[in-house]
Amino acid sequence: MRVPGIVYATADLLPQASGDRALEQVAAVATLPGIVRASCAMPDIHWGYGFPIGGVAATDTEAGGVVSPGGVGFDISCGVRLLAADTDRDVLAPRLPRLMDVLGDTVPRGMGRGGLWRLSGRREMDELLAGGARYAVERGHGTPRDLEFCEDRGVLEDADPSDVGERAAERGARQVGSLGSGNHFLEVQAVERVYDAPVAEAFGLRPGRVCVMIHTGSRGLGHQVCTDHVRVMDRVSAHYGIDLPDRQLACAPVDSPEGRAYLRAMAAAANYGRANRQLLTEAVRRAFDTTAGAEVELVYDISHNMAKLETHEVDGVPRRLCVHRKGATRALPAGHPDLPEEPAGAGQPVLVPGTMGTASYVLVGKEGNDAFHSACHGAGRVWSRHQALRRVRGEQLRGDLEATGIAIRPATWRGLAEETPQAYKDVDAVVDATAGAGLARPVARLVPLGVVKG
DNA sequence: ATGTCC
Repeated sequence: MRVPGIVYATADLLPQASGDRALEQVAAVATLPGIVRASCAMPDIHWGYGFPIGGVAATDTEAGGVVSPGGVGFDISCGVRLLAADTDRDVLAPRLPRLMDVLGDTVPRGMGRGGLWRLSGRREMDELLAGGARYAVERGHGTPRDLEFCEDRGVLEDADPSDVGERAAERGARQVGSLGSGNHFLEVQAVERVYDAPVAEAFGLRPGRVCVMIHTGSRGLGHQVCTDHVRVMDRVSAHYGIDLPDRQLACAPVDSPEGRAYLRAMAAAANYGRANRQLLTEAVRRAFDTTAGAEVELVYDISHNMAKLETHEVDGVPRRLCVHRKGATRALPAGHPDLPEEPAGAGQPVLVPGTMGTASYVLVGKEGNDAFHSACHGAGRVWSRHQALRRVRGEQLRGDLEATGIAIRPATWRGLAEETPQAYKDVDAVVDATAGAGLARPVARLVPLGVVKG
């Protein structure tokens, strides 16, 4: 190990399940060339491909530091968008079943299944990969205001579609505006509790307000980009003298042709992810308009699977770093220069989705975060999908959740069972640990009213 | 996460 490993967690939140090798992964990441300060992990840490999910690793780009696709994850720019409707839960209540039916009928989800926007060909795909959510808005899918509250204002300018392979583009062509499967969802929620009134007000969150949380990423396109670039890096890393304890950490120097190509393709996939969430926003608007006569505005959109070139002080000296966040959310404090989309000068919103039937949180970035301005991204799995399927039946789970007043519109019974809340850590404990470690400050707690499940 | 193996 070149640096220590730091896991921000209580004992209860540490990986304990047999077969969860996430802590070994924290140690393996600490061997990467150019890594600085520490190999970090958030309280929702669990086992992932190469890097742990919940992992944060920063490498010094001017000291041979590497970039690794495994440090971003297969679902590039997987993230969360929070919307707020101009209605309260008590007002919406009589119309909620119909709203859920319309959302269930119009939100594409599950494996394959198509998307809301069928692109005309590679030329239009390249426009979308270069323009992200901004391109979607230019084509009429949303309003310019949406972009003001989207991380990077909806587009990473250093994306290059020519680094995205043909197969990735083909897989993505029919999936713009779709949820996917696994832990992805679209949830109607209500603000249940506010912890920080001034910041909550700046974010537009008042008790009782109806919100919609969208959790999805870059679908088959991001998956194929990751696959393609892992293969390249697996081939070349030895040529750069890089010795790895695990092939899944395949990487190349940030300042190498392969490293730069990955970052350009990753940015293009990230733009696809933001456009995807933008299209789903429009479906939500149509559903709220027709069933409740309510309007919907964007609170914030942020990804938790990304690598970013950022400046941080290391041993008192500002360094240009490649910060990998995999299942970890950037959490910048108020007034940070990398935050052009900051709502009302309050700091970066950190959107933390829980699981079906449990709460979700909005936190905010703060000063004094020594994990490269990062926070948790969700609850974190404790049961494998296989374990969940052995113990839970989807039909039973839906009945249980509906009995507690939460409407469920599943894609498949199997997918629902895999996502049982019991398969996850307690999101309230994860957020407590995140706040206790000084990584972010709680702003509001949201509770589910209805779930459209991927 | 993922046309759950080209």
